[in-house]
Amino acid sequence: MLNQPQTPDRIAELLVHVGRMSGSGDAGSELTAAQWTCLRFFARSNSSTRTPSAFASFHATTRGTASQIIKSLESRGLVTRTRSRRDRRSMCFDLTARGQAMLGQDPLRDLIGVINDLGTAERERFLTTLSRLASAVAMQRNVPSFGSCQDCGHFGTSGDTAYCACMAAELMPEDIAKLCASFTPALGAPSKGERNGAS
Amino acid sequence: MLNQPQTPDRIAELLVHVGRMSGSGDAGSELTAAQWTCLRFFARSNSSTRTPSAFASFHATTRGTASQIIKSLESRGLVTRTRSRRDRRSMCFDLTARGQAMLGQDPLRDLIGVINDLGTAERERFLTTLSRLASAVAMQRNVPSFGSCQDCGHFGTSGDTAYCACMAAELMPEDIAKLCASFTPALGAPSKGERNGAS
DNA sequence: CACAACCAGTAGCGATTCGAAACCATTTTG
DNA sequence: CAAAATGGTTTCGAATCGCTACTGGTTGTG
Repeated sequence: MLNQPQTPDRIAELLVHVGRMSGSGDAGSELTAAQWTCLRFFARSNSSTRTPSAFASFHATTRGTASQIIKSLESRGLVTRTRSRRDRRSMCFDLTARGQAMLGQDPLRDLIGVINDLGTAERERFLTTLSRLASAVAMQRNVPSFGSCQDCGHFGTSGDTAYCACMAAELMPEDIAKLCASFTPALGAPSKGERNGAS
Repeated sequence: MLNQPQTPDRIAELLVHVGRMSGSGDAGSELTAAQWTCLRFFARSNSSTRTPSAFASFHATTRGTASQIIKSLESRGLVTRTRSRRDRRSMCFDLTARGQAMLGQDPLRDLIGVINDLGTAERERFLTTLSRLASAVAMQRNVPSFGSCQDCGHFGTSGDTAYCACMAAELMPEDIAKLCASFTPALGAPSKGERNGAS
């Protein structure tokens, strides 16, 4: 194959294209791209991150817009809101049964299926490169990069229980794999399994 | 290294996220995501593909919406329209000097720079996997996959001149590397979806 | 040539969305 | 307690997108 100088352009363009195609179902879908993203975000985030502010920074939009998107999900009965006891201003959203069911029709499932058909090695390499791109772009844009607690610099274990240094609280077992708003990549970049390649 | 069953989910989500972040500048940008995509599309496509219909199918939207997006670019003096001589209904759009200059502020440049910093081998592997995903998703969604003439099944060379079988015309030298709407992949499973690409 | 079917593109309408600014409630700070 | 800061919501205006209907050029059939 030819290795043209404009290859990076093509790769970037292709990446945006694939993301756009997969993110929103063919307009016959029930939800908007933004609504799907929000639903997924709440499904994958720990309890202290399922808030309008966190989603706003994740989605690179305003808190007002985030509030509207969430409101639309709420009016469809896909999420429920509860006030936080610790901070009465804060809201925490949880997926309802309908919300969970709706995830089954996520237009992203097409892409997920295709990714699943890749070989394990290829998939791992792809993830490595992709996450590198993600954090690099996030740094350039000066937006926080979201990640799971287990890869976070604040993460630690003492005996049997996991805890988060920035929340100063123990982590629920089901939360350690979820997204966290206060994620900061551990220094040295090769987070867990000693990813290949220098950073 | 953890290999969680939900890894494909994360990869897909991350891909959409990177694409969304990179596709549109941080809302302080001059253009919207769709407009940037259109401008890039016209900059990368051959003359017979810089039409509203082609962009509509590329962007997976209606011709009406595509026409509006193009109109907004036109009103900003970024593209100019000319009627095709061969088919008086068809419009061909070209980037103006301002349009070319605007490409210099493409928000995608951040991502392009990051991709450029990857090693050659990693970049090649990434492109391979990404284009595989792209064509697989395009097939599932039943949308035509765009590609450059040099990789197209209609492409041929006779001596010095390049030739496109579906347009039944010689290709301009600068067009053989550009996107073409009637692209059909030469390898793999060509006749799977087999849309009405024959023309 | 007449006619119908088809295709490329556009215009108008309505719904939705997004961003900016103003506004309330709660927490923190001095 | 007063003042500043933070989390969320609301309102308004601009822009976008999809749908439907429409104009005008092209092609096929007798």
